[in-house]
Amino acid sequence: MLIVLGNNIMVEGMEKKRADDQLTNPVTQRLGYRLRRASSAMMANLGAALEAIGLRPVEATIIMLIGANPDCIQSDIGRTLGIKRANMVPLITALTQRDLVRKSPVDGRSVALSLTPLGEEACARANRIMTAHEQRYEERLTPEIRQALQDALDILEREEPGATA
Amino acid sequence: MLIVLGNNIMVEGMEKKRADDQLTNPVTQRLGYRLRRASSAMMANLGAALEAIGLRPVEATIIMLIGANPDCIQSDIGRTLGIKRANMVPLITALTQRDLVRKSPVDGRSVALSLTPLGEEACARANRIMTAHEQRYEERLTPEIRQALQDALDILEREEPGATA
DNA sequence: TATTGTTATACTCTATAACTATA
DNA sequence: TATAGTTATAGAGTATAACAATA
Repeated sequence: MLIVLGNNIMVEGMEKKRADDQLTNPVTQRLGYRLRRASSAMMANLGAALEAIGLRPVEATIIMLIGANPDCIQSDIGRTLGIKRANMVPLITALTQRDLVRKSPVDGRSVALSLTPLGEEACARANRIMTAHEQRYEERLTPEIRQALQDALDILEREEPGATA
Repeated sequence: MLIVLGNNIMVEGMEKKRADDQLTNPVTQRLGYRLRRASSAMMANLGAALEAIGLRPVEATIIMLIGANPDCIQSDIGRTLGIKRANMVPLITALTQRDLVRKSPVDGRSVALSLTPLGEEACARANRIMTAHEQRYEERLTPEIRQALQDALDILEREEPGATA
């Protein structure tokens, strides 16, 4: 969907002219831009950390979700993670082919998902990696700022403002 | 890159079992997940708001950047926004074809970018839409939380923790 | 009639490699 | 040698439409 990644952030000399090859960036200080940057950076970092167990963030998330909800069905995972039914198919297929997830028919149209022993292992490791990953970020924030950040996200998530300007 | 969108957030009944078709979601409360959700929601909302002027967020951002940096070159924009040279080409091509951006050769290999009159108009409108968009979000935060959010983003952006768990 | 899983498809965003022409 | 712009290409992520089987 989005825009703006960028490694050049102007913090001080944001007046009017540009220095070197840096541009005056009228969006750098915007909340949406900054949220996206922070999110992208964290996600890239998580992706790198998860390479240790050969899983992408989305795969690790699905495995953890199945681990916490044994015999859930594919569609439930999709709804929970905001992934469309059609896009769940190749994801689950890959995980079953790697013997991490098992499918067992429940009623002829739905299929219950559960973790194989290998999947349980991966789930535990993913959990450790994700927890460590989060901690590396959270420990850089003071308790007050961490709390305010959670409060801010609560509020921003709650519902979206009208889409029309 | 990532995961986790999801429209089903469990706030209260997060204990152990699932209600209805909702799943216990072990990642919902993680910072990375929540940042991504907030960012995605804001971006989708901005995209909807910008449809009024027929621009995508990335296009509006580029136009605003050119407006603030007349005669900048394509590569500078790419560096500022974290978009690779190769991916800048079709973006700028589309904007020039729509008569929003003008290219003028400066030294035989670089090309200066500037806004056409139509582009200036689009820039002004994009600026208004983006500003209104930001305000709709920011006005929901108290000054204290807004400040803490900015502080948190300052810290999270600063540099990334080591990628290895 | 609505839901589950599936296939096919398409569009966006991102990334790399390779080429050219310039500096 | 490094940079600017370009082309081609590939991989993710996401979206819709349509279908069969089932509830």
